[in-house]
Amino acid sequence: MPKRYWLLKSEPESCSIQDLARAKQQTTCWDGVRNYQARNFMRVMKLGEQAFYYHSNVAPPCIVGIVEIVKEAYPDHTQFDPKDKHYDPKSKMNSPTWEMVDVKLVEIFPRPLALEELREVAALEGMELLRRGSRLSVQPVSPEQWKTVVRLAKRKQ
DNA sequence: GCCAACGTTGGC
DNA sequence: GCCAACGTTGGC
Repeated sequence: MPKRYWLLKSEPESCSIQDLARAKQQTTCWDGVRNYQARNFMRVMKLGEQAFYYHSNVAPPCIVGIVEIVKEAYPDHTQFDPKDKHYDPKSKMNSPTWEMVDVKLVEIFPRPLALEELREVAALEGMELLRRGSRLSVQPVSPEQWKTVVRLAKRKQ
């Protein structure tokens, strides 16, 4: 399996990339995903693969940095916690429905790349994030798209 | 706060 | 299996 690239959405209100930078080991578990497609992508993530960190539900929505998979898919404990927002009463202990991965901060971009700006990049046409109505919170990014975004992030202003 | 675009649920 | 109703996501 060739190395793949990903994009993870997070509402900064719950966990911004700055929060991640302050976290123990700069690592967090990606819990709370309750969408099958997103879960299936997490299941195939491999150690060392990288993902863009995206801030959603804020103005402006933007890609803010890079994280790395430091633990492959394992059961998301919040599905069994009745007090948790993401509690899933239908999920069984012996066959958990939902999984998560651990991610570690790699870098925060010198400047955030706003969605609006990304929409204007021809090479990113077709990127899942830019698709109208796209809501997928865990999504694949092609190597070409990855390279393009990284290049944009490093470009001097 | 609005609402389009989804995904899920459940009656039939 | 269809599809209307509902809940959620997330840009704007």
